[in-house]
Amino acid sequence: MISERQAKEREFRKEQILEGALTVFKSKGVEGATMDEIAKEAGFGKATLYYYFSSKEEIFIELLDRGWKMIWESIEPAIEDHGHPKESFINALNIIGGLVTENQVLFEFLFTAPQQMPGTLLEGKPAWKGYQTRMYGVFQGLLEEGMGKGEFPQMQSDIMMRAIGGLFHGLFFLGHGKKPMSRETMEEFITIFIGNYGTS
Amino acid sequence: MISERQAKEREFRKEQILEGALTVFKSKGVEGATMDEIAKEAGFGKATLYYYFSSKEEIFIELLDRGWKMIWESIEPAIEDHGHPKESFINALNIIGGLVTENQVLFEFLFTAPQQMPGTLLEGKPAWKGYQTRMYGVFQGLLEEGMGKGEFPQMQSDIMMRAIGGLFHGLFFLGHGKKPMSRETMEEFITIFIGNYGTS
DNA sequence: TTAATTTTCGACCCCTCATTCGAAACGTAA
DNA sequence: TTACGTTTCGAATGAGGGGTCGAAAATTAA
Repeated sequence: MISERQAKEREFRKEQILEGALTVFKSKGVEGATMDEIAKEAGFGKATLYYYFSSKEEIFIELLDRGWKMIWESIEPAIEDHGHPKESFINALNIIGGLVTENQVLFEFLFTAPQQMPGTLLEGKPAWKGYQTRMYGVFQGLLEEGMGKGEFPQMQSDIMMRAIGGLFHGLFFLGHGKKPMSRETMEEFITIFIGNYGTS
Repeated sequence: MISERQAKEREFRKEQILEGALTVFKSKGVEGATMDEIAKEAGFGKATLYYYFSSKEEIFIELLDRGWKMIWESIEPAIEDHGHPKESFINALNIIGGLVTENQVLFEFLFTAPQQMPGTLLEGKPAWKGYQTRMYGVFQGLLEEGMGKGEFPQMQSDIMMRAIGGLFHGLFFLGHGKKPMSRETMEEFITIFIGNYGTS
């Protein structure tokens, strides 16, 4: 029988471990991170990690699952269709920008780790992939809808997506990230780039 | 004594190996790539790789060195100071875009592999790092010079660099890269983004 | 053809991990 | 205090993979 409190403590310890893993992943890379190091960083013995997670891979996956779920749940309310796709689009970007600013390390991990991982990890169509797909779908939808209304420049929406995705990534993650990107600055850039279609 | 022809064959074999390594790096990631697999891909026995390279790391480094050297030598002639920084800037980007289009896999490796690598590999200040630094320096210089002349929007040049770097990266490497980016399209994007300062 | 040089590679060494085991420590409820 | 579930971890296991060795195969030189 597991009491309410016990369950919470368990959850808390899992978070400790995930946090430690993130730290080590960042400094040593996902492959380079060892369970020993993650354990030390989290303040547990190595074997204990296996009491909470079944494998190193599961830790990795869970980090992504929780992160992408957070992203999705944060933007979902902002993308209700109220007929102003450009506004929704920028709102959503702002929300993500806010999250990123609050937790650079986690989000850099969320946005870049998937690439480096061998295809093996995509076997079971993990939950995070679903959120990611949904998110990109929404953005592309808003883009297309907005183009239809003349709120965005007319171009292939997928190319536009790549451009905006890259721009966003560049602003937040390139360079040494000394200066965190402010919401204002980001908005300025996106606006410059998207232009003032349908607004001015 | 090594004859001229022998030297060329040796060089050719080194290239075969580097090519194989690149292929495996792409599909399995740098850490995930095994020497056995690289050897098989290149058509040699594993031990033979060690006849041409002293370690897996050396293969990695040499791939970067050669690649960045190529990039640098390609853009160098285009950035002679002839007083039109914006033009030089776009020319250089176009040149790199051309290279990337011709060899997606190699350039994606050149632009992304360095991040994933543990800091250990940066010990001896490898040659490629020098080229990379020089390149970014030139771009930032052109940007600053161009801002001085009002050819670019006025902003902190390092942030602008991040934005343009990200944009470039997004256009060429994000998504499934089904459709290669045409020079025209890239130029269009950069122009949209940079605006028509000083040109119109 | 024979000797010297250059290439090639199978088999082996060895060390670094991920993962497992079994036993201890802790908590809790009676 | 005892019994039972939960949590912890040191030590052992085993596989994988980077790197080495020594001998054979090619190639070149004489």
